Parts: sequence; C-alpha cells; structure tokens
Amino acid sequence: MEKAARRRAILDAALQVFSEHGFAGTKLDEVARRAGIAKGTLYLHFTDKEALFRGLVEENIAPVLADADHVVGLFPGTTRELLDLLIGLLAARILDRPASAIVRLMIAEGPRFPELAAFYHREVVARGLALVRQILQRGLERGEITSDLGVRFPQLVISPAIVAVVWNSMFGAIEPLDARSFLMAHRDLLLRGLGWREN
Amino acid sequence: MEKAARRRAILDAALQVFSEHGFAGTKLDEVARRAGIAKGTLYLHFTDKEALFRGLVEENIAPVLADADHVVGLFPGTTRELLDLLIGLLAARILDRPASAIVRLMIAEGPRFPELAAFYHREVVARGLALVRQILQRGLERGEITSDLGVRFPQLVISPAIVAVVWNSMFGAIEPLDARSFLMAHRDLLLRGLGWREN
Amino acid sequence: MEKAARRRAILDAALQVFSEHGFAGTKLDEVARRAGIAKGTLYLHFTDKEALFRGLVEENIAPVLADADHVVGLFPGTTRELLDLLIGLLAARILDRPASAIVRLMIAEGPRFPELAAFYHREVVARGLALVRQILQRGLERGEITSDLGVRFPQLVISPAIVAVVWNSMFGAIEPLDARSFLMAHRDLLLRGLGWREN
Amino acid sequence: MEKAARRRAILDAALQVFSEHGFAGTKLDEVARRAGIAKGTLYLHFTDKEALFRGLVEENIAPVLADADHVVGLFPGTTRELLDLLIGLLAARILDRPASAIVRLMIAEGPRFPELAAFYHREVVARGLALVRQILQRGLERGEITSDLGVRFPQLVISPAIVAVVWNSMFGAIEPLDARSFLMAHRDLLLRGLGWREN
DNA sequence: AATGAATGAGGATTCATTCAT
DNA sequence: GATGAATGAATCCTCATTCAT
Repeated sequence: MEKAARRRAILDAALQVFSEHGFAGTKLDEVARRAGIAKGTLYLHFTDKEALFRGLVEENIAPVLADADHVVGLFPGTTRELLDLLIGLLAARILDRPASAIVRLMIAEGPRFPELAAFYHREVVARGLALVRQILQRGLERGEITSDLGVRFPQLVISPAIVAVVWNSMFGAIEPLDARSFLMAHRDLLLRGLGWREN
Repeated sequence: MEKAARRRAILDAALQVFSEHGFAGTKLDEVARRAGIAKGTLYLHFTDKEALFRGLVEENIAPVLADADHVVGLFPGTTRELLDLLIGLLAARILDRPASAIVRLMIAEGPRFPELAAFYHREVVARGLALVRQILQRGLERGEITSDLGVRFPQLVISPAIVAVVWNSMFGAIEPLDARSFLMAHRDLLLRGLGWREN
Repeated sequence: MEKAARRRAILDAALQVFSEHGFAGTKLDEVARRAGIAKGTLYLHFTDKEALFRGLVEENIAPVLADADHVVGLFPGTTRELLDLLIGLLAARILDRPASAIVRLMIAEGPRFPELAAFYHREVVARGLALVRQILQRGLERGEITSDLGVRFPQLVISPAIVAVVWNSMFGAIEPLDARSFLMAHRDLLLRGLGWREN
Repeated sequence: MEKAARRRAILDAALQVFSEHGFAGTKLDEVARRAGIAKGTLYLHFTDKEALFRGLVEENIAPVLADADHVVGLFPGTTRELLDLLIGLLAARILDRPASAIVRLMIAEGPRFPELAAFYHREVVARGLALVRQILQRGLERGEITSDLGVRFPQLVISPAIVAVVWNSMFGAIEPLDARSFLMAHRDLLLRGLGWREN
C-alpha cells in the first residue's frame, strides 16, 4: 500500500534527523524534506512531533523482538554458543545504524518521555534481560557455569553493548571502538567470570 | 567573592535544567529563575547558551580529575583493593547527582558538540582509561591477574558504571538499579574473569 | 500572482515604517501589521530586516531609471527645455512620497550600509549626474550656454532638489518649501549663471 | 570646573557614536567607554538617551551662531566679498567634522525629534537664511546684483553646502567631492546668476 | 560623585501547526 | 489526499535604566 510506504519514508527520515539533532533540535521541515514530502503531509500520518517520535521508537522495536525470538528458538547448544549468538546479534545490531540510533535517542531523550521509556523498558529491555537470564539459568542448571551473578544482574551482560553504541556516537571520530572485538573480549571475560567449564 | 558565588548558582541551575530538558529544550529564562537572577544577568557570566553549556561541562571536570589523582596516589595495595577503590569512587560519583547528570548530558548532546566531546574525551575519558590500564598492568606484573583483556579493552571495566547511570536516569522510576551492589557484582565477575588469584 | 502583491504590500509598509523610524528604530512587528500580514510571513519574502531594507531601496530604483531614460529619449529641444523637463521630473519625484522617502533613507542610513550606498551611487547617482552632464555638454556645443561649471560640478544642478526633499522632511510642518517654485527659481538662476543665451 | 569637562567629554563621545550609528543604533555603553567614564555616570549629566541627543545638538549650535555674528560684523565689503566670506565659513564648517556630523544627524533623525528640528530651525536655519537675505538685499540696494531670486529662496545659496556634507558622508569613499572647489564654483555660478556686476 | 552589576522590557527570528487551494 | 504559504507563540539576546556600594 502507498500509505504504508509513505509512513516508512517519514520514519526513516525522522530517525536520521532526530538522531542527528535530538528531539527539540529537530525541525519537521527537515524531516519532510528528507522524506520527500510536504510538511503538511507529516500531519496526515502523525498528529504531532511527539507522536512522530513515539512512532519512531515503537515501530523500530519489531525487528529487535524478532531477533530475540530467533535466539530463543535456537536454544539447544552450550551456554557459550548461546552467548556467542547473543553477542553476535548485539554486534550486528550495533553496527546497524537504525537500532543503535534508537538506543542513543532513548538514552538522550528518555527522561523527557517517561511513558515512552516505560514502553521501551517493557517491550525491549525487560524481554532482553529475561532472555539473558534464561540462557544463564540454563547454563547453571547444566553445570556449564557456576556463578549466579549474571542471573542476578543481567545488565552486566548487556553493558558493553550499550557502551559500544554510546562510545562510537561520541568518540567515533576520535578513537573508534571496534564493537565486534570488544564484545568478543567481553564474552571471554564474562564466561570465565561466571565459572565457565566445558563439560 | 560574590561574583564566583553567582556563577556557581548559575551553573547549578543550568545543570538541573539542561539535565531535565537537554540543550535545545532548555530555556534560559528558567535557568535564570532557578538561579534566582534576572535573565540578563546570565549574559554577564556567559556569552551565550552554548558557552553556558560548555562552562557547565568544563567546570564539573575538576572534581573528577581530583578523584583520579587520589586513586593513583593510593597505589599500594592489591589489584582487588584498587579495583574496589575505583568502583567505590565510581559508585560515589554515580550516586552523586551532578556528575551523573554531566555524563548523561554528554551522552545526549555530545554528537552536537564535537569539540566538547573531544575535550571530554581528552580530559576525562582518556585519563580514566589510562588509570584503569595502570591498575591492571600492575596486577599482571604482580601476577595477581593473568588476562590482559582488561588492559586491551579498559572500557569493559567502566561499562557497568556508565550503564548504571543511564539505567537509573531512564528506568529509575520503574525498576531502580542499586549501583553499589551492581558494581560489586561487576568487580567479582571482572576479577575472576581476569584470572584473579590471591598471592 | 498573489505572491508579488504580498511582496509589494510588505515593501510599501516597510517604506512607511523605515521612513518614519529609521532602520534601527523600525519594528518588524509594525511592518507586518501595516502590511496586513503575520510577522512570520515577512520571513517568507525577505531573509531578515537588512534584506528587507535593501530590497526596499533596490526595488524603488527601477522607476527612477525609467524616468531618466525617458528624458534622454526626448533629447531634441533647447537646453532650457531639457532642464525644465529634468526639473519637472525632479519636482514630480520630490512631491512623490516614495522616492523622496528613499532619498531620505539613503541619506540617513547610507553610512551604515556601505554596499547599499555604493549600489545607489552606481545605479542612480552616477547615472543621474551623467545625464546632467550630457544635457549641459550639448548646451555648450550648441552655444546655448557658455560656462562649463555645470559639466564639472553636476551636483550643483541637483543640490536644490536634494535640499528640497530634506527641508520638507524636517521643516515641512514649520515652514514648508514649495518644491516646484523653488526648482523653477533654481533653473532660472542656473541658466543665467551658465551664460544662457537664446539663439 | 571638572564637571563641565566631563560633560564635554561625554558630548564629544556622543557626537562620534551617534554620528556613526544613528540615534537608535547608538549604545550608551559605547558612549561611556569612549568618554572614559562609567555608564552610570552618563545619567548624572543627562536624564536619558534622548536628553543626551538633544544636548548634543543644542550645545553644538553656539559656535555656528558665533560665526554668523562674525560675518554680520564684517558687513562692509562688496556682495562678492561677503558671499566669499560666507562660503569660506561654510567650507570651513563642512571640512570640520563636528558640525557636519550634526547636520547629518539632524537630517537623519530630525523627523523623529520634531521639537529638536523646530529648535534647530529657529536657532540655526532661520538665522542663517536671514543672514543670507541680508547680504543679498544689501547687494540689490547697492546695485551689485539685480535678481531677487536669492532673497526669495535663500536656501538656494545654502544647498550646495548641504549636499557637500551629505555627499561626502555617503560617497566619500567612492567618489569624494572637494567641498572647497565645489563651493567656489557655486559662488561663481550664483553671482552670475544673480546678475552680478562690479560697480 | 562615580561605578558597573543587575534588571527586565523589548525586538528579531524560528518553527510547530493549521488550512485554503 | 497532498501541498506549502501563513500564522503567531515562543525564545534568545540586547541594552536603556536603576541602584547598592
């Protein structure tokens, strides 16, 4: 349908512009220009600037959730294999502009959009952390790891991915961080820290 | 001197308001109001909004650097003790509103202030990471740890602190993260991951 | 086209207001109000206050130049007839509010807009003086006048017209000067001074 | 007295700044700076910006009037000699920055200060024109000139002086006008135009 | 008297939103 | 539906004026 394509073009443009200028700094003129439509047309798709921002975040969540389901689906395998898979996905996502831009936007603007933060927490963060917990819990039960720190603080597993996004957005031009090697190092450190032992 | 106090009041107010609304979203009227001065008075201390923002970041760096020097000064001790010290400081800093607000602001606005990001990188981030490297390098030399992953990716040591700040700013109202326990868990995981062995 | 009419309305209002209050003293709010449009609409036609001022001067030059060409076109006639024609045009222009307001504005604001003054000199003043020189040079060649002072100082021919404008703008309410009689007297004095002799 | 010197310094500075930027464009900060005093001190001498402007014009009139009296005092002489004297004074005045700046200011700002324009008309212009009339009337009575056009339109005698001031303020950088030669040419043209005949 | 820091009304400019075409 | 010209509220910044020292 034509309408859906139009909507997608707007959201793509909005992601770029919000990402470059932040919420308050974004001019809808520029979003419209990049989307190749007239300014007024924006209002046929989104009631106002805030709705556009919310739509942006909400509609970029689907692929993330699909990823998670994918990981869950591949559950057979060692904890190491699952963590590798997870980190591979994170790396893919991090190298992937849209999703990392969304993460950055949520960090930058989250405090000004509490309901959106709650939505993001519920739909993305809580699910992601639950997935991490599942993987590690299973590792404990199988005797592949011995520490429950990861289950208790699943954010520890995710932290380096967040930092890689933030780092490259701020210091990418000065001292870029290779996200893949960084996350590989993290996986090694993490597994050893959790008491990993090949059975 | 009266002038310095006025300046401090302005910076305190600015930290609050920039922190709540971001750079573009901040009204200087509100900064002035919270500082208890007239709008025009702001301009006797800072040439414009951007100078105020820069001043805010720059003048909040001094205490951070003082901390770092302090840690270096206390160098004798095991790697575990030093990491504890470091993490204690991070926790103190994280629980400390001003500094965490600055970190958040830098993450949110950094991409729009490249020179400021460079300044922050040079004065705070690079020094902090150098300190981490020193500590871990010394641990390797003393045989207290065996992995050099921390030396190669010192950001891994810092990541959970950054995430704790970001987490609480976004999800503090929904699911607060106890920064101290979180960082203690991190320290345990990290040390074990690095091959910690009490001599 | 509607757009051109809007632009004309703005320039008309701007001429009034700039003329009454000078450049710095003019409020764009008032220009908009008198043009019957909203403040923001001004900016769809002129990028800023200075562009509006420049546009005002530049677009009021066309009719003046058309007049000058007209005079040149009517060249056959005695020097007296040509001077009469010229003075008639000056009088018409002087009694004509817009042009005299422009002259006043240029005198008042010229020093603060050097490029605009240069433009005005090039497009209006130099051409006007060249026309005066042509007329007088022809008079000398035909033996109708004997002095070359007018050719050497064509500003002498124009001075009373300028003064009439300035006088009436300043003292019009106190002691108005009848521009037509004034310029007629000037013509008589000038011709006699240049050694006029009917052939 | 110290106070009078202070006042003079302020007026000198004010003349410069008003002359460069016009009334609305003048910042009292800059006047104070150039006068070498604090901003607040201005208000010990002039109640407000407008009073300063008025004072400026009013206090620069004395020397002009003194000149005029001087001319009247030297009355014996031919009409040519008196006109020479008058034009010499005008040239001196025109080459003299302060007075020409005042003339320019009155032209530029006069319409916004009607009472000041009236004052200027009464104290300077009317007296100057009366003087011109006296000289020419005497010339007629003595039979040195035959036309009464100058008596009827004394502004014709003054016009080139005004134009010289205006010209050089606007086009001085592009095509400067030598005021002295210009006024000499005017004198010759004028005398001949009035029917001058050496007795 | 002199100072200059402080004030806050005022004005240029921007931009989210509306609406006639 | 789509457009983009028009709107005017909102915000940064300036500067004449005041006043405590």
